[in-house]
Amino acid sequence: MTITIKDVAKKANVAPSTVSRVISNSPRISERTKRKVRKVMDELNYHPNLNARSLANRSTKSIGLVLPPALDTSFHNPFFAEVIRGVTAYSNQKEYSLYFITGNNEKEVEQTVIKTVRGRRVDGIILLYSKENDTIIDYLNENKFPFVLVGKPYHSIEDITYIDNDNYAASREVTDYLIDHGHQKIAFIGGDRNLLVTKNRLRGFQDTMLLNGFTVSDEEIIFTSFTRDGGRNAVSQLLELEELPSAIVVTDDVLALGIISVLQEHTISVPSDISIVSFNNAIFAELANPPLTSVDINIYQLGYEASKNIISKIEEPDEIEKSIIVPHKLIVRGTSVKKENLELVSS
Amino acid sequence: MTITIKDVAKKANVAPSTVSRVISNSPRISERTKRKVRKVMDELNYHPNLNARSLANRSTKSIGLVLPPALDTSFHNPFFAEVIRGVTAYSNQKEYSLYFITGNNEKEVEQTVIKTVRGRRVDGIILLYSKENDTIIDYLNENKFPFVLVGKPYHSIEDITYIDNDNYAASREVTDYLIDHGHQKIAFIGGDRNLLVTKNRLRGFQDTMLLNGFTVSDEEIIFTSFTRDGGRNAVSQLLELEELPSAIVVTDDVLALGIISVLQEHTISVPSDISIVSFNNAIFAELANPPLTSVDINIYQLGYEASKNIISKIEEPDEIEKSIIVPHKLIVRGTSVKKENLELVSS
DNA sequence: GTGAAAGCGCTAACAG
DNA sequence: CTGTTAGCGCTTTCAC
Repeated sequence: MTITIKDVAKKANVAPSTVSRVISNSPRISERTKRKVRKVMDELNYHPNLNARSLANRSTKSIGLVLPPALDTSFHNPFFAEVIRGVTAYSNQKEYSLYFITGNNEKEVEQTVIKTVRGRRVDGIILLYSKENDTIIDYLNENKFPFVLVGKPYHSIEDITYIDNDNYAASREVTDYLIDHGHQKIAFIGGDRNLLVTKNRLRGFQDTMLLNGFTVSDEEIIFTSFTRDGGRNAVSQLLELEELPSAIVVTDDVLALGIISVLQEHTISVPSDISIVSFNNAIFAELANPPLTSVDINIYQLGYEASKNIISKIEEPDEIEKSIIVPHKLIVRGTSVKKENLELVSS
Repeated sequence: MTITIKDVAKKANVAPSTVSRVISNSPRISERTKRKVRKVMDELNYHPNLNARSLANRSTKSIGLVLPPALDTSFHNPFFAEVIRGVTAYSNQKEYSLYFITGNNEKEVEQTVIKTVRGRRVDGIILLYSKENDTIIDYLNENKFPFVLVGKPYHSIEDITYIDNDNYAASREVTDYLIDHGHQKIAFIGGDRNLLVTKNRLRGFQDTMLLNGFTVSDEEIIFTSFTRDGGRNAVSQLLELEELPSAIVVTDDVLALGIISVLQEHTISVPSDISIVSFNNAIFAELANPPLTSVDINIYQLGYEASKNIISKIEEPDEIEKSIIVPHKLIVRGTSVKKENLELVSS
């Protein structure tokens, strides 16, 4: 039923090995026989069995894409769709396939990674998330299995190839921007406090505030989840402050969406009462109401570079791979304005 | 270097075939030897080579997930993340892996599908989108390769297993809801007019309007893209009408987001000037500003059922598979209200 | 430039 | 219940 390399060989009057060489376009085969064999392959509508190939080959031409546990709220972040677009663009071009690795919880994800790696289903791995004490990273490192991380590692920074933005710098820029626009009392709302992104963006914010002589109290730093309830809690914590901030730095657009909506419920309007600047410039940022002022972190490129990196790591294992910092850019839209009643600042 | 089934066999003093049977947990092996072999597998940290397995087996325990071309704007629709969550939930439980199939354009997607199918990398396929004259569906059908479609097929409905909502009924409900709330002049804004979802939702809308004695002119039916410009065009077309509608049925939450935002720019406020009801109840629907009144189509379940269907199709090919209609539910939130100035209707 | 033959790591009759 | 043996479909030395 299934037509194999032998069928092609027979019909083309060559040996199976010759057909194999034609498939991999070996230079040791004459153009003439290549043409002949290819013609037969077409006639027979032959397609190589990739499992057999991988087995003989020890190469799968696929890479594993590790996503956060599907039950995590973060799974829905448009961030992932966009990284995947970037990854796909390059890997498709290089004819690599993508294996989708996730699970309902962290344990499951790890099990799947191990099964996939040891089962030789993939040649390399792209980690689309990392958290503190990530056993997956440890596993891959110990087994010297090729992988790259989108984001920044918590430890062994020197040993891990990662693709990331300079989140600290981006956050400094954002804060500077707000300060330049007359804001002095600024709050910070972040997602999961254990994520390095959150930490770095917070640090950039705090440092910049301090450098400009503004203080930030603990109550003005809030961590919350990506739900409406999360937004609600964050806002009510904000409302308890004796003086409302005139601006908020929010670490993610989805978060910002929730915050804005809840603020509006309290008839606090954005940006006239409070300015908001968020991060990621998600696809809906410009569709939001008002459109979000957000830091474009080039998610697509993050994915593209990750793909490029892992593939070159697979194909040239000896080359030393450098981690990559992808540039960012603040996109000013409708959620941020100058604070007019502070003329002294514009001096 | 790599440790194989033979190593395990030798160390456990059994034949390789016995080890193989232990791996697949064959009932023909005694508990005692199973324990013995498993112990050795642990000691040696053995993991089966899945390619070898698939080759000998003619089964991969993986299924291919076909996404729309990555360059399509629809790729970003949160819809996909949520279906995938549903698919993952079931397939993980059944220990199936997911192969990610997409490309930069339709041609590429099709090529990848063929390569993956003929390369025997997957046992079945879940199509996450379909369009008119879809050659992928034809290919799979002709080759009798197991697949299910999330959505509704354009032709050969009888021959294709699909998982879908009753979009026509849902749309009728939505329109009825608006009419019940006093709206008489209602517009319709849809995404890609070639998609069957769009068509069915439009049909439900039109039929309901007609049945209630309201007319819908062509200018009140608009098709647009998922971008801010799309929203802008749609709104400006709306503004050209001599009389503004008091409500709009929008086929997708993302679209609704854009429309609302552009309306606001024109100081037309939602819902006080115009009510909006959209579809899908995307994850951000409740985070939006105002929160979206939207039809919950149970995206997660759509994915879950698709996964269940394809896996049972793979494992019991003779069973006849029935297509599944997943129920929907209108979730009323902040974008829709009663039109007060029409007392006559409430009689 | 091409062929013959061994083998990748596993499973599946068939025997016993 | 377990072992022997012959592949699964491809690649890769090693010859010639």
